[in-house]
Amino acid sequence: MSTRIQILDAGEQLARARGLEAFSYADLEKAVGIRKASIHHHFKSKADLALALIERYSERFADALRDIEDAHVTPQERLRAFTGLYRDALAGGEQVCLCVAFAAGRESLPGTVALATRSFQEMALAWLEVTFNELNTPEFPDDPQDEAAAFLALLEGAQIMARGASDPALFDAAIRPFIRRLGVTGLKA
Amino acid sequence: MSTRIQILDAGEQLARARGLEAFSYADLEKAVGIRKASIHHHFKSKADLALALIERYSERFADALRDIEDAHVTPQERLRAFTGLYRDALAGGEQVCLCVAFAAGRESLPGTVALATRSFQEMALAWLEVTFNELNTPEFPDDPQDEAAAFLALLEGAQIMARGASDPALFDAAIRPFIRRLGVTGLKA
DNA sequence: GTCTATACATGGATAGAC
DNA sequence: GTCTATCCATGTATAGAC
Repeated sequence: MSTRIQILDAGEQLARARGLEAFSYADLEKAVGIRKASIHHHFKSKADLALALIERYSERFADALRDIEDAHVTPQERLRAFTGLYRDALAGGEQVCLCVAFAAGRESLPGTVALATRSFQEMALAWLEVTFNELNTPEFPDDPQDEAAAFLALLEGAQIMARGASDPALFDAAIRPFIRRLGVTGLKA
Repeated sequence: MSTRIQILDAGEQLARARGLEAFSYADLEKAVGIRKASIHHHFKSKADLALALIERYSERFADALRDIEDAHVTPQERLRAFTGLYRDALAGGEQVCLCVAFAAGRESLPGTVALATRSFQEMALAWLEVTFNELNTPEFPDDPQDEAAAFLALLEGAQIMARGASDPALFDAAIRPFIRRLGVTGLKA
């Protein structure tokens, strides 16, 4: 695995567990095992690193959405799989989605990073809107745009809650009513 | 207004807009108009300040919940009012709830602050659980504990989403389906 | 690509005068 | 309670050798 990727991996883990401002090149030095100056060789500034982090995260997320589309046909199944992405991102209650970590401290983000974070969110919302649009059932009667926003908010908030208590069970509890509503719908369809 | 309170106000605003690690005593110095050393006189360490912030926030929140109970009788009205607390805390899309800001970077919090943040969340969940328990309607058939977790996650996530885009309209969109479900219920009751 | 060395600013924090 | 002055660690970043 290339050094560059090792740095990205360590940076992502730290950003998602602590927040972008709460880790330093010294932390990366320890995590990766090379000197700070070498980290700077790969990422000239911390803003560059942050941008690379959210861009890689976006690409991977887009891939994951394509995988969901390939593996699942019904909107119910796709939404359940989407939930799984956020559940996995919790990492046992020790991390949140990078987008959540960045959005929380938005005012301290470099401009390009703030924009990329916003794009990530828009990608997620757009995908969900399409999916809720296909889910034409009485349990979700609202504007698909609103249902998409409500669902993404639920998942992001469930991560924050679980993170606050370092307890993934809170994520599961928060998601349960939605999953049940979805399940009932699935049986009807 | 006492200096101590001015410091708390400035610190809360900065923590909720940027995150705890992303502001310094120098920022407070500018905001309050006294020297760093004077800030240290009021709050010996940044951990002390952070703890004071979340404790004051908790007290105010408990007061707000009591006010809601005084002003509203039905669980529907109380939940709508609760939503208003989180909508107001958005501050035009430029801030999130202090609990959300702290929870997001949990690993970098002093131990006492992490505990107090968790307590805040538990207070909110307990109050919501009681309220959902009273709301005995077909639209919310799940365990009140799960409904409470789902609702708090929705509100916290809606804040994060709105913050990510600096756009309170995203909060409103995310909340709309819940409000509608609640409204229909209210008419039936 | 990685290192040592270093620059330079900032961060949290303290001493002691007023 | 506030100030000036200062300490020392840390943070980001660069120069230049290997």
